[in-house]
Amino acid sequence: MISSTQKPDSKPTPLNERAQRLLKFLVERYIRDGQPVGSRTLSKDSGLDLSPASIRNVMADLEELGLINSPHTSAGRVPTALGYRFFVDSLLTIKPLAEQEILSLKNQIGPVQDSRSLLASASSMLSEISSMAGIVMLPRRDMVALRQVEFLPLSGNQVLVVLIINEHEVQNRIIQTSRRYSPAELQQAANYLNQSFAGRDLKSVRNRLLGEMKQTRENMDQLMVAAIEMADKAFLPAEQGGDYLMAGQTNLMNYAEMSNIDRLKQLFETFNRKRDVLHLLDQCMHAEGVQIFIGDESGYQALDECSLVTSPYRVDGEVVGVLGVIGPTRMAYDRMIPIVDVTARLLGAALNQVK
Amino acid sequence: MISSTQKPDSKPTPLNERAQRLLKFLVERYIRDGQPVGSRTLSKDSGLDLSPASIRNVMADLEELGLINSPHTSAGRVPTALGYRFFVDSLLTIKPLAEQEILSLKNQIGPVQDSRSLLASASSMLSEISSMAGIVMLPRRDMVALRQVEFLPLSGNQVLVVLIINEHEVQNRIIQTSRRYSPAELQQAANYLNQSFAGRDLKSVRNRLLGEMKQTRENMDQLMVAAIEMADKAFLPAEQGGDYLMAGQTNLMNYAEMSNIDRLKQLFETFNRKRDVLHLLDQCMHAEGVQIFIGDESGYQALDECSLVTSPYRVDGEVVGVLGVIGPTRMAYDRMIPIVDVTARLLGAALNQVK
DNA sequence: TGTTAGCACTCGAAGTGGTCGAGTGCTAAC
DNA sequence: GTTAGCACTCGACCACTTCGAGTGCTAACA
Repeated sequence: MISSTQKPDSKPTPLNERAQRLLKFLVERYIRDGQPVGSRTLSKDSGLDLSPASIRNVMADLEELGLINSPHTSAGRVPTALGYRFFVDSLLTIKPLAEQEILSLKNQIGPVQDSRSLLASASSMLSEISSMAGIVMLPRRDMVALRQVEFLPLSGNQVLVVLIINEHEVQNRIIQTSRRYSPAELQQAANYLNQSFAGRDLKSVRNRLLGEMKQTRENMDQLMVAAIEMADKAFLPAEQGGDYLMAGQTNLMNYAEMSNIDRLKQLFETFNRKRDVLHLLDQCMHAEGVQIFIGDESGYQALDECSLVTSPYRVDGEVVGVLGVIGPTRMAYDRMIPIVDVTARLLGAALNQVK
Repeated sequence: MISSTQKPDSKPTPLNERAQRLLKFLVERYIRDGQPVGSRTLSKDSGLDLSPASIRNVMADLEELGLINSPHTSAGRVPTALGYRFFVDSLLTIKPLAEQEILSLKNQIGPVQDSRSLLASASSMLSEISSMAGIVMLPRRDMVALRQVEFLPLSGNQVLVVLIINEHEVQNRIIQTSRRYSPAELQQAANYLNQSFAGRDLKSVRNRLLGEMKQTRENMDQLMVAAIEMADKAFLPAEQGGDYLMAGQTNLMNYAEMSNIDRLKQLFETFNRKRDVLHLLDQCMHAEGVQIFIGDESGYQALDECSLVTSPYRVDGEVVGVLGVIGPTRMAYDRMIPIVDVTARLLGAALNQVK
């Protein structure tokens, strides 16, 4: 379910049982309290029955390995990005959601409605439940199935294309044709396309049409020419993979680490410059299940002290988008991972029904 | 050009010339520096040739009137919301924009394109030029002129309505009809509507159809019934006046007064809850020219330390939307007012061309 | 060899007191 | 009506102290 970008298990870790248990407890405690964790706390609460002094020895080792560090002498220790990574990959115990929680998620996503509102409600649900920012990338247009297409003549050589997708979703685009088509011609071309391709996704429609064109170039009739020209232009993939919905950005202001105005500003500016976020989400499209970016693993400066938990969601077994949450690195991964995972499944199922 | 919600001129102000000049200078200086202004500064720089002591007397009067106050003993004075209001209504001298500035604005709005991008670029231009948040309310759908309407049958009794507006803008809605119509019937209804009503705005189309229905209820043919049912549902005004575009919210983080995380959070949450903002903008629709809300005059707690400068913009002489900027109360009103005013005119003109 | 107790040390948080400067209100003199 | 002068207030700033949490290191212990 979780795919990690690095595999610490591939060679035997130099961490013994005890060090791992301590690290696990330290990370969990830091996630809970947000305060650096000292040796005394660990000695008292970790259940390991070791004196603070021994624990300090272990912590010195962990620090040397780059898994934790201290903000200054004589503060406790805090996990580094690497520490979080190790924690998530090897130490984290995920308790699956209770039946009841899943049901509650399901209710929150809401009754079946049009897909756009489903996505919006998934996004704000993620934000609410996590108290962080929820994000849902819209389905790629070229992955969704075509139901119906209509062409309407506009002035000049322009034609308005109306694509009906998943029964209720509608997309428009205006295309420029090489010559003026009569309403009747447009009607015929639409009929042809509807009969031949309803139910297939846009990308494959386009590919197949181009294929046919090559093969039968000689003996095409008027109708085919019109249909192919139209479809060629109309089904071009949307310029930019997709768009995304986001909710709850303001939640991020609640976290102590985020209260630095400058950092916050940088973050919001990243959200506004959708390109970066989209690119990041795009990477997650191809991952199998839940994926986690910790700190600057995302490669974007602005997400430096943030982590991103994502999962692709599917319609008809085909990945069509990605959703997830963005929050401070010290988020409750054990909760977020199943929540994101389940939400992705629920959203997929709901989208399937709309269809 | 500026309409004020209260009219301090209606009864003779108790402020003599000197007090007014001092208040004006104080507000201007505070807007410039963001620091409380003391009696010494006023004495030195106001050009009034008065000693600090005399000035203190005047300031005591102004404070009693509620126009200024001091954050604490022995800080300088700061304008209150009332003070800003008086300043804006009676003291402000607005220098109209230079020809060159107008031209530069015009260029920034950009070449004629589709209306949606025009609005977006107006919004981000306002934000950029003001270093505050720019806001543009989208045109009310029922005010725009209908070019063409098409009906497409969906499954069951559902019909997809495609409205083409201003040549290139397209809007869809799905309506539920009382019975199933054949494609031919739909085609006929659309033809009828297109012939009779192209060029008129949606509201008047709907009104007129309803009128006709009453008059000729007896002798209506099938076609008319279909057309009227369809149009009745299709041209219903959109549920909520419209939507708005906003740019540059993060600019607001730069102002000292706004650096309070809690206040900022409240503000962003207001932006997210579009309803309030829309309601506020809606009020401005009916005003003549530039309108200014200072501090809590807007009636929204969250906009407490913010001011809003707005102006409606017109297409064909008809008000279709509102634009403006949101910033801290101590914004440079003398610059913002002409900028908002001119932008509204330019946007109107640009929209006219698209049409 | 691993564990623990003890000790000196570091560092930030928080509190204290003192000075400085800007600004005020008030009063008396001009 | 205007001004000079004076006592006062208040926040900003600085130096200083105390306190507690936490550390590293070493020596003693099992």
